[in-house]
Amino acid sequence: MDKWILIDGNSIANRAFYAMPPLTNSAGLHTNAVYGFTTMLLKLLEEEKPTHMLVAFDAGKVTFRHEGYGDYKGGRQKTPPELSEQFPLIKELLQAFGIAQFELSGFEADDIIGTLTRMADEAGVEALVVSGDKDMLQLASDKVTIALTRKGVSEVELYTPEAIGEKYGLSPAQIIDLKGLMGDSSDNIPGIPGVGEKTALKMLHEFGSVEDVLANIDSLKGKMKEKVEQHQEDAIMSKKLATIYREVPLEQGIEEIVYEGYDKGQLSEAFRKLEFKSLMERLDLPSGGPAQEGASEAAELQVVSVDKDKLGDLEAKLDQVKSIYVEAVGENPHHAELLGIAFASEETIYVVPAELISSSEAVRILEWLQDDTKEKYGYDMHKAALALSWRGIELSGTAFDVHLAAYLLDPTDTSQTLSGLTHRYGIGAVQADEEVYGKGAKFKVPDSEILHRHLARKADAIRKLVPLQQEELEKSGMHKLFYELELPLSTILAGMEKQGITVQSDTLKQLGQEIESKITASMNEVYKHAGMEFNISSPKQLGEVLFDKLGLPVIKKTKTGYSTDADVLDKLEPYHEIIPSILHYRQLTKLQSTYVEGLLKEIRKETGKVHTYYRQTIAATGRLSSQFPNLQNIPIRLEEGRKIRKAFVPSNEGWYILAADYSQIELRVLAHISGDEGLKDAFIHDLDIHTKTAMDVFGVAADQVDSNMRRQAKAVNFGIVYGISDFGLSQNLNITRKEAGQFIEQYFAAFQGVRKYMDDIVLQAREDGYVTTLLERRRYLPEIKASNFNLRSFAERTAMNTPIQGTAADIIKLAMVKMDEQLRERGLQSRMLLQVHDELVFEVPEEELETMKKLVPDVMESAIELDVPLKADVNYGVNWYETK
DNA sequence: AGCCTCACG
DNA sequence: ACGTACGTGAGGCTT
Repeated sequence: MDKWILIDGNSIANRAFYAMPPLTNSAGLHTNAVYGFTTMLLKLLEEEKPTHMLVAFDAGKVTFRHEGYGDYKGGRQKTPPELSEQFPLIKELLQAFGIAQFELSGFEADDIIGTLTRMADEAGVEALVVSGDKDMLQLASDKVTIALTRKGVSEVELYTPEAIGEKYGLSPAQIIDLKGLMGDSSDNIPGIPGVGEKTALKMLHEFGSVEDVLANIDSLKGKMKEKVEQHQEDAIMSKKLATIYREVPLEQGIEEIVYEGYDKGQLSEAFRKLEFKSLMERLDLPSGGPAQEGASEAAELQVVSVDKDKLGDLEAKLDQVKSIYVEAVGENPHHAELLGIAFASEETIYVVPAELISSSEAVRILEWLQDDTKEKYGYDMHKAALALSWRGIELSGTAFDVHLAAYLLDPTDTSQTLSGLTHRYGIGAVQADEEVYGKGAKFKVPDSEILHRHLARKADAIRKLVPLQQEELEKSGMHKLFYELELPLSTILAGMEKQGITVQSDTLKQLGQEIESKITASMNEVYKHAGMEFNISSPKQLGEVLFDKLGLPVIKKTKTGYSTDADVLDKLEPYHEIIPSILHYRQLTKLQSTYVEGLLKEIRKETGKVHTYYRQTIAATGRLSSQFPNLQNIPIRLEEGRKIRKAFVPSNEGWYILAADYSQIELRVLAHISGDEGLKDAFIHDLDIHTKTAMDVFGVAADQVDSNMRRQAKAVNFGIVYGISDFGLSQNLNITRKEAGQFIEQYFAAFQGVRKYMDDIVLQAREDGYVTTLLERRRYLPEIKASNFNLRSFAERTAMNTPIQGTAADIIKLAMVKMDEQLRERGLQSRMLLQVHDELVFEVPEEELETMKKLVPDVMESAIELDVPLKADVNYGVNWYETK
């Protein structure tokens, strides 16, 4: 059975280029698109096993489409040189794969593919078209399936005619009509102005084709009728432009695209030139020819597996050890399994297996690890320190952390693995952990030889990465942020986590029983109103009951069906008395499963404590995140949930929980960075900021601000911090967009400095490609230049929000470092336990209460000096609940 | 594994 | 016309 694969080369190269992180070989040539292209090819070959394969490319600048419409593809951004330089490499690569490539002057890749799919249809052969371009959907048929790249390149979505029908309600041929009506800005196809996908689909569902729509203009109404009437010709021409030409005079025959598999030697040579080491390993290719620098270095890596006899060798070399790598596997460092530690000097890497580390023989090594005068570089030393501390080893002297540095250099990069970093910096091969250990249920620790080599490569990679990252940190002004804030903080966090916080299981269990009976009651209420029993927790079943059975109006839909979120339920409240019971049921089951049962599972039996894990390298704004359990989202807003906090108590008899939180830190930060006089003034006089905002927005005096005005003003302030949009505010306040727009206009008229800040920060982001916080923390916003409205708007709001949220994060982190210092210097027994974004929680012995009540807010308020005062409120009690 | 919902700042 | 508030993590359900 023949199977053809037809690839749109230009489209896939483009996708690969934008989807992959920048990657260059040692000569400085960009290779990320080639890499992405290659992984996609390998996947296709493996999964589809094609008999024929072809990659089609666009040829030349002018195609037959320009003859009819000179502006075709006008306004399109020029291909960046980083991508164009990769096309020759892709073509070479295809040759090495033995895959045919066609291009024909005057035609685009889709025309070539269109012609071949016509041939496939005629011959009754199965074909798969791979592209990133929706236009291709017009080629789908019984025989021809279209694979569109989803995110990245290796993930595709398959479109058969049925799938297209389901998604758009159109036949493949009607895709052309869709484009004819709505146009395509990326190809500069005009379509009919004012007609987007929604309107276009509606018209096609009603009439069928562009021609049919034009024939029925009279049945259209108002503005739409006018538009269509005025742009009839545009629609016809757009349809023509979007039509793939399927009669390209190909010189080659089908026999030329037969695929017979690749020649290992040729492919190996191509990969070697491109320096795709991981791919060579993956394919088990011979590394023929003279290996280049990186590979040979990796091959020559001197790895010593340390046993009892060799401990002396390592001890003698400790002074030359630059970097260490502690392998603790498992997501939760409090429960991680220690596999071993690699110690890298310039020429030799010693790997000490876990058993030996915990034995008494390794005492000199342990002393070295715990000696803060012995500086060491590492990767994720926070996790390492935590894993080791559970084994009685207090890791000390961390002078650099490659993981933390990678986060600061690009906090949105999700793959800050050592493997990813070494590839990005082109310094040789660390395999992905998944490759070495497998994933999920298949996880398995390999033989010690393989394991030790893996750890050794990591330690070696750290050693090489440090100077590169140091330079980058310096260059981007984050040197101080790294050494004086984030690095010290990582140690402090590990200490807080190891310390843990006591949670009384009795209190939780009793609360759980009360909640349980309330759940039963509200469940029965729901059943009674529904007239049937069903799973209220299933959005699907709940949707059927509410909208099909009870016939309530559908407010909002999700991808998979009816939306039943709290927002929707609130709006349904007037229609049926079942709604409050559902909301209550939801609230109670959330409490029960997440906060009673979930928290109980995390309590350590021996100590009665929970130990969260703060992640310092996740949030794009610089905030911390908390896991296993998340202690940053313990209920507080509703009284029923707030009671959970009663279970959080001090770990010593007679001690107290003390909590201090910043008052309006984000708006104070905004006042500082925007320099808005009115806002600054409000904080200097310590006014109630939401009341002040209400006065300005509604133009009334203080005594005329009622609670509703204050509530609305509060929402406006939130909106400002989030990067305001009239839509978002209207959603939040349940008002019209127009009203929301007026609020915003009023706000900006009153706070002109804030308006200027918002405008300027977006311009600055566009100029620099990134925004920064007060301490120079950086976040890149590549999508600020996107032509897609959504992506661009999102980036703009992020540009407004990140400096605010990020600076607030900087400030509380500073306070934590200073607080830790103070506790030490003053020899206090009090311990810092938790951070909740704008709040710090301590446990405090009675005799230190007075000191701490003053010290904590003092330190928080003086963490940094702004143009407005910082304010922190402090409270204490016998548990967390009482600190209000 | 992905989606929905909801807890927090 | 587009379709959104910013930043997270966890649990239950469905595929």
